[in-house]
Amino acid sequence: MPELPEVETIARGLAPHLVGRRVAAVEVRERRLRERVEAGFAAALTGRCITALARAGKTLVASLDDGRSWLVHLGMTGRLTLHDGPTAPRPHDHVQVVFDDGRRLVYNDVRRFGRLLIVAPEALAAAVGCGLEPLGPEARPDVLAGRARRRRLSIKAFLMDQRLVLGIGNIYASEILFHAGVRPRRQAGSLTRGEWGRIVAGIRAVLEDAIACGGSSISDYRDGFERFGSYQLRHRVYDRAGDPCLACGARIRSAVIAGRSSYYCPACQR
DNA sequence: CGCACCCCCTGCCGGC
DNA sequence: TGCCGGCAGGGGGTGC
Repeated sequence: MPELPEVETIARGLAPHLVGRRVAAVEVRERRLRERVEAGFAAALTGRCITALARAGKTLVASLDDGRSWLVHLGMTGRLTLHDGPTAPRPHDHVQVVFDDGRRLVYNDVRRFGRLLIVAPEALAAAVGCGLEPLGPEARPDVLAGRARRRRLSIKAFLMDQRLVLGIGNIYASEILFHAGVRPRRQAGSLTRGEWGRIVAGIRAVLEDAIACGGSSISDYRDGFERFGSYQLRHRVYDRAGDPCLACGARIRSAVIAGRSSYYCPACQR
């Protein structure tokens, strides 16, 4: 579910409410997430003050006043919701963090593919991943082309590989490649300078537009206050197989690439 | 090296 | 109406 725009939306929305708050209590109702929530998780978080809340790739990073970080990866169906006061537990509410102002942050995850962990400063980079931030200053055509040199993997798999680029998942990879006019199956190492320029422009345009829309709410995604995003209304190709291309009218095609459903316009993308 | 295929887990949707 | 297979935004492992 949540790719960079969704996680960014959650971080921006929750930060003003959580930064400066101290954790009064932590309740773990279900430890069996993608990895087991560690026995020391609640103790490590309890009593800590949150000094910053940001996004790194698809991971939410809450900085703590002891120098460590609380990481939340939402997997496919994870949700973080801030409630003003006590609430009756809902199905799949796995962890609840109570703050000193009485508000509660609830982690809900139907499929339990998410992760919650506390990491020391030296372990933060490895936990988040070594790909480059697609909206950061290092996301330039020459840098991406360098990482793709002599690589034969598809450009779509390249964009989605978190060791290469952070934050881009299955929805935005298709949308970015449509914006760039590049077919998803093209080998990453074969792209021209001009194509890399269009891909970098597509990354910025699509991700920034999606952030401005509060992300894409396909089925599960909501922000930290259970609000819907609206970028799903602006998808040009994702989940539109058989529908007319909004630019040229050709029928959008779907194909499985590196195991994931992919969507593209056979006329606009080459 | 790249990818097909398996797993993790639950829910929903379409076809029969 | 009900059951069943397929598929879903994530990632990780194996083996060809």
